Amino acid sequence: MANLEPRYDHNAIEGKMYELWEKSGYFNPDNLPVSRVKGQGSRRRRGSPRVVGVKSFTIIMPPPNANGSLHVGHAVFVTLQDILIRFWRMRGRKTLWLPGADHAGFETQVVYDKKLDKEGRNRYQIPREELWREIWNFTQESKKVMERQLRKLGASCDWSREKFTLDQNIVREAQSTFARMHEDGLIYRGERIVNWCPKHQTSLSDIENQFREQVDSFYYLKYGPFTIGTARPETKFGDKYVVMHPSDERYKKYKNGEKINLEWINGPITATVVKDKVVDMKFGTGVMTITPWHDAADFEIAERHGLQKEQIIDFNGRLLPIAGEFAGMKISEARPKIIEKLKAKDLLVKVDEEYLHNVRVCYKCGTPIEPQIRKQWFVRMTAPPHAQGQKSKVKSQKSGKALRDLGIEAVKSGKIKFFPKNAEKIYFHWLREIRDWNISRQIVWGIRIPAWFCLGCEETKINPKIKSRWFIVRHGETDYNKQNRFQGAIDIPLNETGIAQARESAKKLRNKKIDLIITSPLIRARQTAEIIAKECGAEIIVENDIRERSFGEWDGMEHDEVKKKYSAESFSRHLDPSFRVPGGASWEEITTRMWNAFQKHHAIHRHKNVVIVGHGGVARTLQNKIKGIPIIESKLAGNAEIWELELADPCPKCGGHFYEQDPDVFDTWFSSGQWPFLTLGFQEAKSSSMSKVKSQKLKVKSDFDMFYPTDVMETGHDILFFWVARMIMLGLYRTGKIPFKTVYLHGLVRDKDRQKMSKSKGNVIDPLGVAEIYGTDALRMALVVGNTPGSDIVISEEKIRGYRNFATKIWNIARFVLMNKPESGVMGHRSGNIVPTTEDRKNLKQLAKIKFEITKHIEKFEFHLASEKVYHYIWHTFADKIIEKYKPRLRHVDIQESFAPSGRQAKKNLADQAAAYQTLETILIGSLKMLHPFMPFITEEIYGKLHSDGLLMVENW
RNA sequence: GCGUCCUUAGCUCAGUGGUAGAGCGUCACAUUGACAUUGUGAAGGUCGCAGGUUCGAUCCCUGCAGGACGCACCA
Repeated sequence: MANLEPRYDHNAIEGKMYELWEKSGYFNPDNLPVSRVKGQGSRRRRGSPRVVGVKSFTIIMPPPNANGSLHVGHAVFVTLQDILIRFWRMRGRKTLWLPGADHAGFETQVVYDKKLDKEGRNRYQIPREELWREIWNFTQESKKVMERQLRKLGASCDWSREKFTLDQNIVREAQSTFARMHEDGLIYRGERIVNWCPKHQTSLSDIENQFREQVDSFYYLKYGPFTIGTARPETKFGDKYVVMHPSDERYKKYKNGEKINLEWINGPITATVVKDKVVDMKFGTGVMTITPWHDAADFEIAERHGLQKEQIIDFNGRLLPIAGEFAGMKISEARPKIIEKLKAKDLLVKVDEEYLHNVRVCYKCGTPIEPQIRKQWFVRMTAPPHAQGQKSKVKSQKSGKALRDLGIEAVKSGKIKFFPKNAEKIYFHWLREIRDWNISRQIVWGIRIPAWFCLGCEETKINPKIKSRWFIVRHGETDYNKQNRFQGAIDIPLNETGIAQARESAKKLRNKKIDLIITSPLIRARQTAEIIAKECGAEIIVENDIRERSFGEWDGMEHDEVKKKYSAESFSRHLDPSFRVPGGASWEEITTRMWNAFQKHHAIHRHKNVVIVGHGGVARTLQNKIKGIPIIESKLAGNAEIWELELADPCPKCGGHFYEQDPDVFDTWFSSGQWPFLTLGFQEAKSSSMSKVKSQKLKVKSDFDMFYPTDVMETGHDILFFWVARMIMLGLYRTGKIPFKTVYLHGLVRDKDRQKMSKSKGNVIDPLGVAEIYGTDALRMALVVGNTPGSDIVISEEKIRGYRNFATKIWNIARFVLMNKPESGVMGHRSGNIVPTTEDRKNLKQLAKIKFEITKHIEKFEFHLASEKVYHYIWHTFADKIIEKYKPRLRHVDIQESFAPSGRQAKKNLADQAAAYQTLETILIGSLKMLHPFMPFITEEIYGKLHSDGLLMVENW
């Protein structure tokens, strides 16, 4: 039995210890012994028999965002969850803690945008696939860092089951939830008002906004016979409805629908009176004009009354042509100028400069949200589909209940319990007021929405079977391109840039399993085709009918030359469908020629992946024919630019084969909201017996059966709505079962002055840094003692240091006990013959009582009480009282030497010494067990010194 | 506006229907001990204010004051 080193060196122990645990395989519930019977194997020495197996205990780890390193908030969840996991593992449950990482769509996009910004780049310049790849690599790196950090914090999670939100099967299943919900009418695509962040160029959900209180000017404007109030004069250009409460006596004489001619910012308009009871008669003048495109409330009024909606501000936050002379200006620039003009026109009645109101801002960058109307996907939260007058196709949901009601009932019925309990009230309050959830995000980083639109008629198909892909590629650059010359029928080869461009495109097409390349006969196209063919190994067909349009006399001329020689006017007509340059062809003729050729090949090669190498004219023609875009509005493809078309079964509405996928991605929370069942490999029960047999063979299937519903969802209260509520609703919707039985919410970590931690304040505690200095065990204790559910956690370096001292204390207790172990010979001849004294029995009884209390505390999620109790017992009872009291008994040997008692007395002393030691060792082991979930490293290390062949981690609690 | 919570020692926070606890800090003494420190002890609180219920309230109820947070379409 080795004695302990004089000091506990956490840095020397922790890494090795984690490795030992991980190697043992016990993080994986499948490796936990099914029954650990006394005496079985050398590992077990003490403890009672027990049977493990049927009952599981599961926590799905809230997946940290794979875009940075862990902060102290992560350390909180690791500590609390690891306490539960280690506790229940020791109590014999089949315990699974499933780790993961979140791609964190928008958040990561924001982080990456900042990185790009530093490098002088921005995401709008980078092709989608390239940007995706970059961010992918970035998140994979972050993920590795994060995994290392979780290990450092002692997380005893099952790495063999680790998941990433972008794992293929996770993505597939998340998308299939979307498909099911769409079928069930719980997801719809609508032209609705959304929260648009002009900086991030994406819409956001209602909870991804914050309200910022600010003082602005509030303007009273003369609007015909009325005075209206507004804080946003720049939106007022299109206001042609004036709204008032139907029972407002002041405006009794105006009838609903009445037209009034009046002078407005940019001239005379006709306004229509609308009566609606949302108007607050007490606010301002009780009359308002509305801007349905840029205000959610106004939008709803417009919907109710069937009013027109007009966009005033573009997606970059600049005024549109409707603003007349102000068009193109940013809001901040335009506002004072508009006011000036209103003043000049005598339309400004008065200004209240002290108007205090709440402005909705982007929660990431603080930019004011600009409500905009966009066609997006929404999750229907409230009414079941049939109540919306939509044909119900509900199959999977027996109940057909609204998601919101599923969420409310699960908690109301007590199936899901919250700690702290009052979180339930907050949860209900939010759900009662919930609105439909916009899940479309206009960013690259995320799970692509599995919706395709028919290019012919915009018909939507969810998850269609894409049978093949066609890639329309323009040739690379020629000298004529560079010189801005019409090239038409003139046969010019690629220049060096053109060759490089063609190679770039070829690289992108390399992995697309290209079967066939069809090219125009002109040399610039053929060269491009050959470069692609070399890379993709596909056969080339030359198709004469997709050669470029001839511009007749213009061919070979520079654009400016044409303008000079003919006229700017005729030059500008070169996109008119019927216009023809003498000796050339019109767009109409070209379109027919190319489309016929295209259709001919389509009929034959539809099921192949095809590259069509042509000219600007091909791209224009196909945009016109496939998407219905007039030639004049069609976009000229760049040199060697690729346009991807996806081919599926013919559209039931228009017969078209061509589809394009929605470019948007899901709100991250749509996929993380499915996390519990996605990570456990949920698969819908298939009706055919074939697939049943198949799925039974899959380990993932049994994971779902074994571990779902999970036991505890432990996370921060700040994501109650973002995450917890969505998991409950989506879990119930998809699996018919609650995703977890208990929700435990922890608070925000603050410094010792109750300040929020932030980098700018410089009060951030780096969990890994302090773990390095004081040990992970000390950090964990500091995070759990005094941490009541739901309320904020106060932590300071002093507190952590205090628990480092505690670790030292335990180490010394163990050192002391081991130091006093009687020599093996003495013990040996006495073993089995030790008679505990009354004092021993009293102390052991007390240990049992404390252990009972701690068990109850953990079961009731009272970690702050359990940890404090174990701390006090070990330090102030075991060390200060019991050990002090036992010292004389352990020193009988010394007494024997100095006073040479009789043989009988010596024997009696030795027996008492052995009993004293035995008691202390029992209390020590009991203490180590109780403390293990909180301070796993030091307890395991000491336990190892006592029992070199067993792991405390799987000892019987 | 709606909702949730908090107010207890100098600081940060636990806690209980029966005249209050911890950590840190302060003070005194002891200790080189198993202890890169620790032990023993002390000082320090009409448990936000005012009512009510109760034999008894810091705890339950009502009101008020202050604070924190969440939600929200007042133009």
